[in-house]
Amino acid sequence: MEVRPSDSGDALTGVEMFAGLEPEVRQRVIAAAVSRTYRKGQLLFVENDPGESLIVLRRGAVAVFRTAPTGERAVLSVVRPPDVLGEVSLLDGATRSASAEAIEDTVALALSRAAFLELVHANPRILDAVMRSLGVLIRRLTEQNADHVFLDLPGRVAKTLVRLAGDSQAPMVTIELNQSQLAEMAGGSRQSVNQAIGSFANRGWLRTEGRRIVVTDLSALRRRAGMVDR
Amino acid sequence: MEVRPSDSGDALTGVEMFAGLEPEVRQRVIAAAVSRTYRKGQLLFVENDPGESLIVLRRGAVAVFRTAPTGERAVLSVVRPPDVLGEVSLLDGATRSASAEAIEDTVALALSRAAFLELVHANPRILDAVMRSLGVLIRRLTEQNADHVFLDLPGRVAKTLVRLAGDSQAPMVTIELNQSQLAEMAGGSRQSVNQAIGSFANRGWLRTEGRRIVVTDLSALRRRAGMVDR
DNA sequence: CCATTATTGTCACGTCAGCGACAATCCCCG
DNA sequence: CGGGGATTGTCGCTGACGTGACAATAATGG
Repeated sequence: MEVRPSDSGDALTGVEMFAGLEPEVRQRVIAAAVSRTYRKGQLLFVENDPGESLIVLRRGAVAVFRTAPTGERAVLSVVRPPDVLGEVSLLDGATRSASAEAIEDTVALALSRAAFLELVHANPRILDAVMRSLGVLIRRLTEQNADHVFLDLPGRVAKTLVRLAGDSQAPMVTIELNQSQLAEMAGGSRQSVNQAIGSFANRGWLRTEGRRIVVTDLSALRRRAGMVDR
Repeated sequence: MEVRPSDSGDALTGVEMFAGLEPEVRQRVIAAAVSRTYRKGQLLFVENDPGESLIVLRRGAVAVFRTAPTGERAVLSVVRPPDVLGEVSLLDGATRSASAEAIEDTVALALSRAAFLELVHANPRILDAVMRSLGVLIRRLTEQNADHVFLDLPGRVAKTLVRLAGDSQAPMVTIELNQSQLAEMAGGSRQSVNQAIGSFANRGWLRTEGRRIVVTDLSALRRRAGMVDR
């Protein structure tokens, strides 16, 4: 039942941006890319870096965040395979709008902007996927913005958990982040996040197992986050 | 000294997205577009609408916002000529991610997605501008997200004023929004925004003239907003 | 398997900012 | 030139949440 993104097919299996391409084109993509590994805690890039590449995750997890002058962090998203990050720099070749750090040991393919542009030139259909990916990104950012205005902290925590659970249909989803990371995502203090999670647990929406959280009632969390539940 | 975006040249003068196109191409753009007028208070589109067009502002001003179930608003940006809005729907043809309301009497050109795609097909260079525009949008959304986490309300008010002042180099900039609108942009209550503005006025950073605000020390506001001042 | 470090859980306290209420102004329109 | 609705300016009260501090528990590596 577990998803293992890269245990069959080529390195791009499941990567939406390169879905629907002919095998030989995919091979060219892979040939043009460079494999990179990062230890947990290592930075992939930091804000205002030149931003020269698209990164395709194959294994691990990466936190995308912005840093305040004080060192405080605001985590925008946690990205896992088979997703990509750094798409924004493909647009305009401008500098990174956020930093990225591996929160687990991570393996990724890096595709330089130049290689990507060449690829697009030969295969314009890739642009559709880029566009779709950017659309999703913009929608998410827009929504998160509103969330910071409309939702109280427990609401944002609930929403964060829902987002982390992804589109999983399973009745139980395990969240592999500690409370500090959760706090940086929800935009609150670690202590308050702890409170929120405690109250969710009391209501039976989730269970804490040591340092991990097992969500058992995603619908309830969705409602608490002000999302219309289907 | 005043900027009058559309009193010389054609309707696209100053519109970055169509800058650098040959006059005849610009004429075709204009021919493919439909002129629309909106009264103050009128909606251009609402969240989850099909999202069929790009809107090029020629006169007036439009607020882009999201609405909470309670009716509360979070204003993401105020757009004025010669800027455009609705670019996101061009990407993927998906529904609107926010609503838009004319906050002044407004005149705009609406370019259907179909017409736009055709135009891009004939003139791929337009894509660069779209990309750049999306890059700017994503950067702004990312930054605003962090702002809601890092800045207190006065800080967000200061930042809102700085953003509204735009890239104007003038020593004085007039802001034409009322405090309620400002509050919806900064993500705070009208009363608290009033307080913040009062304190800025005391410090000599701005002056209130009836219902408008005249910013006199943009640098100070920038610093208060945690922006590195040059 | 134990020692050490990371993480979680819970206080008490202070403060920021929302809310309701109201007076003082402003400004638009008849 | 008046109203009268809209907007601004100011209260006091209250609650949510950040902060620092600490104990309890869990994870990790020699």
